[in-house]
Amino acid sequence: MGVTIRKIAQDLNLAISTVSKALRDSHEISPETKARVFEYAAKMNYTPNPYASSLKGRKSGNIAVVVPEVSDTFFAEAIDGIEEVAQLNGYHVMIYLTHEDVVQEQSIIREFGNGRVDGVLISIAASTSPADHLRDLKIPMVFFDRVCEDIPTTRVVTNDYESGYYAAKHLIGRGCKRLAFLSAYGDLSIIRHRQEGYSKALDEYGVERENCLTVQCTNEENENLKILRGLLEGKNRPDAIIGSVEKVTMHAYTACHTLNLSIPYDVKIIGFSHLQIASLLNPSLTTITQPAYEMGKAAASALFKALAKKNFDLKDEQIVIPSMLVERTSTR
Amino acid sequence: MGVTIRKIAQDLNLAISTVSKALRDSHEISPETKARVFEYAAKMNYTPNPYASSLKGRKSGNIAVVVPEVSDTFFAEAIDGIEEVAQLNGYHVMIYLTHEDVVQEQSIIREFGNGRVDGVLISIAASTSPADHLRDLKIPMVFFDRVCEDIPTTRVVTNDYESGYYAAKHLIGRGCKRLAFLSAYGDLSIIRHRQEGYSKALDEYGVERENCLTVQCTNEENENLKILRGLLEGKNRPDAIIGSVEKVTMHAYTACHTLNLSIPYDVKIIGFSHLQIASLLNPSLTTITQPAYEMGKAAASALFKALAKKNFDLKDEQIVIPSMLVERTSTR
DNA sequence: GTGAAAGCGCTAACAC
DNA sequence: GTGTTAGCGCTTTCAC
Repeated sequence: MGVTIRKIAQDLNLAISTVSKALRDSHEISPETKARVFEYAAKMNYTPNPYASSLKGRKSGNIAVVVPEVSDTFFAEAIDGIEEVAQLNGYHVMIYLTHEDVVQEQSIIREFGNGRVDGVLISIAASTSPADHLRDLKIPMVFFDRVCEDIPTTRVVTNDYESGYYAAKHLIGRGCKRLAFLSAYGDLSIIRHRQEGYSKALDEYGVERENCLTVQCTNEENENLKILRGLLEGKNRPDAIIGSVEKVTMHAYTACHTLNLSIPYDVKIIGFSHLQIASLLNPSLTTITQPAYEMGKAAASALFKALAKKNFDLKDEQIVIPSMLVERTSTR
Repeated sequence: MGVTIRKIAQDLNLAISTVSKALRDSHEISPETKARVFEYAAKMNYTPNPYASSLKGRKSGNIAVVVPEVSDTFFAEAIDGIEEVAQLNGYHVMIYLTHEDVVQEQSIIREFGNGRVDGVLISIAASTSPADHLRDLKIPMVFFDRVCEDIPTTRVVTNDYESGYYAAKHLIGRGCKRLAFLSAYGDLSIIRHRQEGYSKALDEYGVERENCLTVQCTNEENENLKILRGLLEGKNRPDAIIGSVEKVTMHAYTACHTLNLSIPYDVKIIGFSHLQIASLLNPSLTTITQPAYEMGKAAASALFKALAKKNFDLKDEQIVIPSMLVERTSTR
């Protein structure tokens, strides 16, 4: 094993407790002793075993980040933000991937009562099942992006309703009359909000509702391509598509390419997406860009603030960080 | 705190050790007692505190993954593979980002002697400094992709030399005569190998060396765009570019777009990249695609195999998983 | 100002 | 088959 406090004590001819106190800069230890201990500890490259301390009621110094996947630019950027704040606060980050599977999410969460982590940041799996496994978690938890609205804790989100509204408004302003909203796999509140905003815009601008539709997509690329080809090959093909998540937006691109449909002439496309390279796509994609990095930072900050308090209290509040509509060629 | 083994013992009127043994399915415990314990533990949603066990010389069950960044499709996919293998082996994954900063990498690694993690998977930061901080690590470590060749441990890589060779060969076969190899920030062995392969192809196919060049890029987008504009605006502009990493390849795209240079007519581009959406770029990008997911899995598997042994021995070997050249429009 | 000792949750000898 | 005990590395009373 590594070098322990006991070894330092022996080598320096001190009591274990003296060394412990010296290292924590206790006022009851003489400056000389402290200096001796610090110096020797540094020389031996000593770092305390975090888990030994964690046993004495103190914390493990680890937090868990639970996300559907990491190969998604949104989550990757969010993790970036989380990691940065964590390092600043001396915390370590554990990653858990659910792959959109609630069963896996449950079994991951269920383990969080045992002290491995002090707190949880989570973006839930898309699914219709109840969230009981989240409700009786014994450690502080902060939601980001994909939240559970009926659990009283801090939730960091973006302005999904407004974003859906602006996306539709943008397309309507471009002359589109037959809009299609591509919903995502599962039943996420954020997707619902985006869709509600979209509906609101349709009504407000008097777009014929029977010419517009909502398409329920899946988590499977081939499945989605089939659905989209059906949508785009039929007559009354939509003249605009709103992709509610990055993945289905990319599928819409692929489908258009396959069918030789021109974006934006045949179909205009706007996507909720965090793609850095949206501007390099063919054609460049108009996006609703979520502040992934900032959301990650905000969520982590809220969690660490709670962990710093003795009661771990987390306000039941929603922190909203707005998205940005970035206009590019796909809706020109 | 959560429910402990002691509470179960009290409630069931058993000794702590009896409960402990029962939970580990020891043969010295009667079936009835085991059943009672299992049932009650399940009912109480008991999971053992991993760190209490870790103190008894056993392991924390955590591994560290140290990468430059997570917002890079290669690393994201690799993490995906790592996480999958980790879950199968009952291990938990901690993420550390170095942001290409060796100093940060050092301070991260230095902490790994204290028992927080049992092993390390690392893809090193691009940098010219020595790797002493990696050499005296006390726990098993496996390199993947960006390896340190002079440290005797398992290294999972792709066939960089051959890939560089094939990339150049592909461009030469397309009639290119003035090739530019965009090197990446720092001094990584994998980039050197790619470049050596590229040079080999130039020689083998008798391409005029004075018409070809290697451009040292940075980690800064604006810096790179300046460099690339210089390269592309001069006379004797290259007719082909090899991007040695995803980032600089994207910068080359941006530079060409800015200068209104047509890809592939004015310049053909091939990139080492793991972009899922390479086919949706403008134009679709010919890539050397690294098996990120498989490399992550292989690295994790090697580590867990070592952790399963009592001596943690890791063979000093190189595991090579080949890349694939996927031809698309950018080199047509 | 320093040290001895108890205890965090758990495992593993070693009794009985 | 079950219980007692010591101890992992550390913090924290409480003595001296």
